[in-house]
Amino acid sequence: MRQTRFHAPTLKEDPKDAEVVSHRYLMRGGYIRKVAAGIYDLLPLATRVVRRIEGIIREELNRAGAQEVYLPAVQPAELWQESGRWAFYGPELLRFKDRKGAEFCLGPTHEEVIVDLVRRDVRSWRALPLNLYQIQIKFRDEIRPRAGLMRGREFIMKDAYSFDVSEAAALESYDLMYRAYERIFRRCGLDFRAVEADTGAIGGSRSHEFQVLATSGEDAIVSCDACAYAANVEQAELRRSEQPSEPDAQRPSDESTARVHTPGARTIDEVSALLKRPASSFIKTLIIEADGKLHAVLVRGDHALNDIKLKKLLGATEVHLADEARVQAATGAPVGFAGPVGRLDVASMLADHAVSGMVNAVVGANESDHHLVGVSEGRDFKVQGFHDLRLAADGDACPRCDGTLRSFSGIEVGHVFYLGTKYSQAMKCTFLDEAGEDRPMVMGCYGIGVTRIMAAAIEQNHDENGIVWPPGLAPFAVHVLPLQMNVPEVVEAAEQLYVALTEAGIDVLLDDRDERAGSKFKDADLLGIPWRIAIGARGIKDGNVELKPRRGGDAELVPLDQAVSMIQARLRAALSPA
RNA sequence: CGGGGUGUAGCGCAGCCUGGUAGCGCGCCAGUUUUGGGUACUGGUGGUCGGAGGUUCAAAUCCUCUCACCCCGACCA
Repeated sequence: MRQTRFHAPTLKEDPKDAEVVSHRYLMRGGYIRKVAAGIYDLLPLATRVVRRIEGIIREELNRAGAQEVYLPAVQPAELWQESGRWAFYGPELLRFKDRKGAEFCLGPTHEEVIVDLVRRDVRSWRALPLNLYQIQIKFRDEIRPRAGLMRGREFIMKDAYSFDVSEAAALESYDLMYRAYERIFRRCGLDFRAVEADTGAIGGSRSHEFQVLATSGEDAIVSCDACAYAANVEQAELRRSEQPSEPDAQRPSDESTARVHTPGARTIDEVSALLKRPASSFIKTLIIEADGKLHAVLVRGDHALNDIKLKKLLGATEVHLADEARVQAATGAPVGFAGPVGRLDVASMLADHAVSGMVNAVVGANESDHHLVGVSEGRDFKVQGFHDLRLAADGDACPRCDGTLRSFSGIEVGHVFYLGTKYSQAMKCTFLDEAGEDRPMVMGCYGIGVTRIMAAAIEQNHDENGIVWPPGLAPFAVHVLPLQMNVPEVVEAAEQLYVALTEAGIDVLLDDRDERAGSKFKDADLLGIPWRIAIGARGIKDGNVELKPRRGGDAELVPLDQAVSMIQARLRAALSPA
């Protein structure tokens, strides 16, 4: 491709609304342009990267026995009503009517459509297992799209669905996909971790997320430093500690309760500073509204509530902190002074394991500007039960071994779910088994965020000058820079090299623009093509060109006539399976 | 939805407080110059100042409403 003919409008300055690295470089490099919040054009460069990601996904999924299809973007409401998700899904499901007034939605995911497809024509156990996938634009009307391609409303996703005769067979399909995912992300050149995860709105009972490790990641994950355990913090189990917490071990456990004045101090940090007691000696009393009912939930002051665990425990569909008015009504005090001692107008009071046996703790007094000290669990208040309710944190004990959990932030680029019969039962997707009995198929579903991989790869592979593409994803393999367009020998050598590389089947971008060397170098760094061949007036006099990897490393002078074979060798080495 | 912020040329910004000719840098076009890390200079193109209403002799500037976008919290590939 000749750059004079190639639409890659680069920007010298950072666009103002781009904060994260991938967004900045994708905009500056002329890969993407914004159309609306969370909706982007993919220009030729980004399209090429997407094609490469898709290619890797196709190869690996086909190898694993999955078959590609295209499913509709616009889906009828009836299917969603049948699965029950028309009511369950929130406003991120974009709904609209056609001219006849029939209701539709833009597909945020395709379980309904695929189940409808499979139930129509698959009737026998002989046709199973079946695994169908598609790569398509999805739309989710996200509450807050952000960070460019990392969280758009419209995004390209690969979604696969497996259908099996039994749970055992379905778990085999699951493992097959899990292994395919490992191969896919490895070939994408990503540093990733598969972690145990919550199943969220899709539903199901077993699930792993594939997280790309990056400081800009939105997801918090923990991983054991001793064993293979890794999980999203939302999901991470916590080992119930053997001995009760000792918030203030120096003091006698029979300290009596006292009321202290804590004017204006609402947060644990504020009260902690005021009373000069560590956050771990506090019991945080959260007033939670779950499906309209209020509950008091106690966690230790230095811990955070895991609302997903709470949601599961309560069997609630919607859980959030109660608003100011309801807190006032339930505790008789403004937000920030709730406590477990005395009258609390709530349906139940639950606590995290770590609260069990706490002595001499600090709690809210259910009275404006006051807290209680010297409060002991069991003596001064009782809860309905202790449960695993808090978020895992760095330094917690691993639930599987004696190791310690370490926290990382990650970007979720893939997710595999074991679904069971949730959808097949609701939508009557059944088959006749060998005994002639009608049974629901056992399903799994498997997503990969294609455009998100592009962003995540940049988050993980860049420097201060631009993108450094992993070789598997690069839009071109080689960038040829003739440095002086007015020196015929230079132009001639570049053209010759361009033709030779192209004929060798290598994707090459030739910077034939009439620009100064400096501009070409800057743009080349920004675009991030793995190999750069600079052709200058000095070197070409001796028949040499300069070969340089974008990812660090020194430039080397190589004879023009050997450049193609050297590049071929380098590319082979870079793309061969590690 | 709650909190914070921004809309002025393709991009990045100043001007607004204190109303009176719409500016700067980059890019783009023409030319001279330069030629291995965004060369220097000359000339030029380009703007209903997000939109609507109002106040005023006069509005980018003051007032009201509205839309869009960004950032921080509750959702997800």
